[in-house]
Amino acid sequence: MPAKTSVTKGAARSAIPKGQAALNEAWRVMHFALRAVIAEPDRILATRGLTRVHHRILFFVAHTPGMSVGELQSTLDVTKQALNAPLRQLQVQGLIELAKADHDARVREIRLTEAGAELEAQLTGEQQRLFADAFAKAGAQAHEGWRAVMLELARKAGMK
Amino acid sequence: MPAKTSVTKGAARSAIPKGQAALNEAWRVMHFALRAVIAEPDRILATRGLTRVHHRILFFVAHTPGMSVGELQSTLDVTKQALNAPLRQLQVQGLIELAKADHDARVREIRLTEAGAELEAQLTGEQQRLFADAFAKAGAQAHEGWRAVMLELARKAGMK
DNA sequence: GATAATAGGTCAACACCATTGACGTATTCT
DNA sequence: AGAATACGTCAATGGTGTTGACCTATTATC
Repeated sequence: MPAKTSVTKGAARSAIPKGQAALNEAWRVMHFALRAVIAEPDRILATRGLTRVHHRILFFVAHTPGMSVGELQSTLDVTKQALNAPLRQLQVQGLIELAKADHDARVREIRLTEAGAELEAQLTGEQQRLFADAFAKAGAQAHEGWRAVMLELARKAGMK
Repeated sequence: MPAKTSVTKGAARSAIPKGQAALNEAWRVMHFALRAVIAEPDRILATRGLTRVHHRILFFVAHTPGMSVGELQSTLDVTKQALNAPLRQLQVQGLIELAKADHDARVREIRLTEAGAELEAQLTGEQQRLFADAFAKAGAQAHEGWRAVMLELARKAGMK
């Protein structure tokens, strides 16, 4: 780690080594990029009184229809109490439905209704549009590079 | 009571168009990448009883020494009440210091102490190491591509 | 068939953190 | 002198998460 020496008036100055400027920018840019991708979906969700939790539920259920409540719970890593409220809200709004599983009547399988699938597609679509746009403007080669870097990072978080 | 007619297998299935697989992956990967970058700093912070808010404060103050409380407040987009507690905690721990500005005694300029600068460097350093590593493994060209895509996305969030 | 285990729902208490609103103080501007 | 500014602080509130306990169905086990 670089020396942090230059200190004026007993306090630190912005002594960011020059070679690391790019690395610094990386973090900054990633923040803004994330915000860009999240902004629209959040806005749409808000108009229905929903939040990011609901989005996560819709997202996972969309990709794994018939998921049980317990599976969803461990996937999202929250308690069943925390899951209960948003789950019911989604149900009331007719976006998901819970049905007893054939193999085990204790288990309740979650599925998106058509309205739910539609909303999920809208949310996901917004994000995809942003990505597609960015990829298109940056070029295929940049897309490849982006992917390579991201996969490197993601691997460290134990991406499955 | 879940009385809705169960959706036939056609209604809500994981019917993600194939061409959009890459776009779907993009979002997933970005999540994991973010988690990877945040994990270590969070761990370090936690050992001192600090959270992400404190990190954000340290980060911005490190890059803009002498920042006023008001500036920091609008930068982080939180209320002064929300800022007050973490700010004082950092001060008590000797990581930042507040001093009256020369030009205006009402304003309190925030600066990192050496200990604060050290911690900030440690946190930032962890992240930079991850980025540097990912960039190195993916190659310079990939780095360029990554940057191009991210800037495209970030621009939409109104990055300065 | 009695009993234990499992999937899920719900109530209650609590904690964290951010928000709004109101008020107080020092300082600067007019 | 009076208004505006920068900041601090108390109080009430809301959202959202947690743990813990208890309850119902349903399945598995002996």
